[in-house]
Amino acid sequence: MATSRPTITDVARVAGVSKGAVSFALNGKPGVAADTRERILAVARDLGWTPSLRGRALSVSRALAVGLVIARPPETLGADPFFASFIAGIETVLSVRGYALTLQVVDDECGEHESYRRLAATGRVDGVFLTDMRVDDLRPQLLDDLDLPTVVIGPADGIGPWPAVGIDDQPGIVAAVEHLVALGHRNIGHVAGPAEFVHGVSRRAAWASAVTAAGLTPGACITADFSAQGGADATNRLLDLPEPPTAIVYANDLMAIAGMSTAIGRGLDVPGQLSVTGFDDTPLAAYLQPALTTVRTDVVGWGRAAATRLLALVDGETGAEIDLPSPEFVIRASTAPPRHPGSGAPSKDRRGLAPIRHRKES
Amino acid sequence: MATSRPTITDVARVAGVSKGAVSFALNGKPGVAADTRERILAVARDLGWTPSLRGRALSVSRALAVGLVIARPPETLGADPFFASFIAGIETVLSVRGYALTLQVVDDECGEHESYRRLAATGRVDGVFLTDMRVDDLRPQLLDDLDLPTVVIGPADGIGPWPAVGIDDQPGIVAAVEHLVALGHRNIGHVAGPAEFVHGVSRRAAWASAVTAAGLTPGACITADFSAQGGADATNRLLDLPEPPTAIVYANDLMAIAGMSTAIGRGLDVPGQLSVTGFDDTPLAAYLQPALTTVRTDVVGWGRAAATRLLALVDGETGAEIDLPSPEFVIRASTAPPRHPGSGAPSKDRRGLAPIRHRKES
DNA sequence: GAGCGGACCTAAACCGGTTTATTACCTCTT
DNA sequence: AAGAGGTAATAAACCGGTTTAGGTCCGCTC
Repeated sequence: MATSRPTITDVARVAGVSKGAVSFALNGKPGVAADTRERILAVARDLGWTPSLRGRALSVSRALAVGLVIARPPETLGADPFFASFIAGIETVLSVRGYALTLQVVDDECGEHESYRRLAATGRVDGVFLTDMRVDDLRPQLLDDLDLPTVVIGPADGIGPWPAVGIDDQPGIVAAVEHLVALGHRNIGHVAGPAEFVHGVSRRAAWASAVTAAGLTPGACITADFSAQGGADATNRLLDLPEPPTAIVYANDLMAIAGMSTAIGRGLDVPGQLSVTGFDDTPLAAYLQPALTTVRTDVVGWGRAAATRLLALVDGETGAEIDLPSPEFVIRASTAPPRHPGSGAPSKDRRGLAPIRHRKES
Repeated sequence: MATSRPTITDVARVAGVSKGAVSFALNGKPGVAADTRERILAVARDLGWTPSLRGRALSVSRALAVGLVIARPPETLGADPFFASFIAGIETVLSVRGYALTLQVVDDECGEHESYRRLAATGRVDGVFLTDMRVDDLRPQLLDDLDLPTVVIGPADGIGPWPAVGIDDQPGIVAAVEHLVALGHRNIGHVAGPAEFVHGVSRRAAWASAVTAAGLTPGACITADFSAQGGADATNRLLDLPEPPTAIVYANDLMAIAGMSTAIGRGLDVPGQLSVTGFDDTPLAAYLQPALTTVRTDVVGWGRAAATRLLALVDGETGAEIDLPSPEFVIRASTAPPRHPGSGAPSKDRRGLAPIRHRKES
C-alpha cells in the first residue's frame, strides 16, 4: 500500500525551510531567494509533490469547480448531441485552469432548484452554467440570491441583466426558410419546441418572421416537445390538414428525423412531396436517407466561450461579451422543389439521383 | 451582498457550547445530552447552517466526489444515448449520499491517463468509473497504482480481478441472431465495433457463436468504429459482396441506422431485401422508417448499480456483485423474412402492412 | 554609529470541519 | 470515604494548503 502523498510540510522539512517559504516558491511569489526557490522546486519534484485540492480549496475559499445541472428526461437527453460537444468544449478551458466540472442530472424543474441550492449551500462549485432557459425563468434570480456566479447559455436578449453566452438561433432558421422559399415552397409549416423554452419560441418567431418577410403567410405550426414522439405526432397532424405544407421546418433534428420517417411511412416521397429541415446537425443527420438538411452550430466553441466567461466571473471580472460564429446552414438531400400539382409522381428511385445541392458539407 | 454562510463556530457560539459538541450533535454521535443536542440542532436550523463541503472534505480526507472520464470524439459521444442515461442513474445514488459526479471529457487515450493521474494526484475524487474497456486495457493497473477505487463498467469476465458492474451483451446479440434465423435468414452478416474494445469483440463473438449454434456458417463481418460513417461504409462493403447477406447485425444503433439508410439509398427494400438489427435502443430507433429492431438495456439501472458498488468500494467494503437484468430484444419493423429468389418484389407499401411482431414495445 | 529600508525567511493564524485527549462532575462500589 | 467507572463537555490537535505579522540580517544614509 502506497504511503500517502507528500504534503507541503514534507517538502518544507526536506528542503529545510518553512511551510510558508515553500508555498511562496511554488506559487512564484516574491520573498524567496532564487537559489532557495530552485532548491524547493527540486525537492518538490523529487518527492513527487502535487498540491492537495482539498487543502487549497479550503484555504482560498474556492471549490475550484463549476457546475452544470441538466434537467431533462434521459430520453431526450440521450438523443441530443448538444451536451456532449458542449461539455467537451467546457473541459478544454477548465482543465488548463485546474478547474473541474461537476455534473448533475435531475428529473424535474423542482429537483433542479434543489440541486442548485445544495451546490451553493455546500460550496461545491464556484459558478454554474444555466441551460435550457425558459421564458420567465426563475433560476437566474435564485442563483443571484444564492450568490453563485452564473452564465446563461443562450442568446442574451430578453433574459434580463444576466451574463449570457449564446448563439442566435434565428439566422439558421431564417436561412432554412429562405432556402425553402427559393426552392419554390409557398406553404411552409413549423414544428416548434415547447413554448416555455426560449429556444422554442425564438425559433418559432424566426420561422414566422422569415416566412412573412418572404411575402408569404406562415403555414401551420404545431408545438411539440423536442422528442421523437412529439415530432412524429406533430407531423401527422400537419399532414392531416386539408392543405398540408410542402415543407416543414423543425425546431431540432430529433423531431425532424422522426417527422421525416413519419412522412415516408405515410407513403410520401421526401423530398419530392415534402421537404424537411432540422436543427442541430446530429452526427446521424448526414447518414440518413435522405440526408437531412439542417442547421449546424459550433457547440464546442460555444462551450469554450461559456467556460471562459464563467471563470472570468468567478475571478470577479465582469467578463467581456464573447462573439460566437453564426450557425451554418447545411443543405443536404431532404429539401427539394415542391412537386407541382399535375406533374407526374417521381419514383422513389429519384432519391438516389437527386442532384448534388450541397452548399457546405464537411 | 449576503454575508457569508454561518460556520460551525457560529453555531457553537450562539448555542453556548464548543465546536466539538456541535459536531457531535450534528452527526448524531454520543457524548451530548439530549436537551443540549436539541438546542444545538435548533440553533443550526435557525442560522440556516449547512456543512461546508470543503472543511469536511479536508477533515475526513475525502473528496466526496467520484469521477467519470470519457475519452471519445464528441461526434460518436453525442449520438450515443448511453452516457445520458448512465449518468442519470449514477446521480440517483450519489445525490442521496451527498456525493457529486466530476465529469471529464478528453480527446485521446493519452489524455485519459493524464486525466486520471490528475484526479488522483489532486485528490479531486474518491473513485472512478471505467468505461469503454479495451482489450488488455492498461487503465485498471494504472488506477490500482494510483490507489483509486475503480468500478469497471462492463461484464466482469476477462478483465482480471477488478470489480465490475455490467450487463452481458451476448444474450441480446444471440436473441437477434436467433430471431433472424427463425425468420429464415441463412446469410447473416455483422458490422462490428473496433477490435480494441471489449464490447466490440464480445458482440462479434456472440454473433459468430450464435450463427454457428444455428448450424450456419457466419456470414461476412466488417469491423467499423461505432460511428455513422463507419456503419455506412461497412454496409456498402457488405452489399458489394458477390453474395451479400440478407440480414446484418450491427454492434450499435448508430451504425445500424446509418447502414439501413445506406441500403435504402442503394435502392434496397428494408426489411424486404435486407433485415437490420441494432444495439442500444436509441430514442430515435422506434421512430425511424422502418422502425429499428434492436437490443435495449436498462442503462439507468446500470448506472445505479455501478454507483452503489463504487460507493461501497470507497467505504472500504468489498461490495457485493450486483446482478443486472438481461438486455431485452425489441422487435420492430426492420426485420422480416428474406425475400426468396424468384418471389415477386413486394412493394414498399408492404412496410406499412407488416404484421405486428412486437414482442415488447414500450 | 544610530536609524532606516529592503530582502529573505519563519512563526503563527486561518479556512471549517472532525476527532482525540483531557477535565469536571456525578454515581455507584466496597 | 476513597476509588472506580461513566457521562458531558471542552480544549486542542489535525487535515494541507495560503497569507499575514514579525524578526533577522544586510547594506546604505547622514
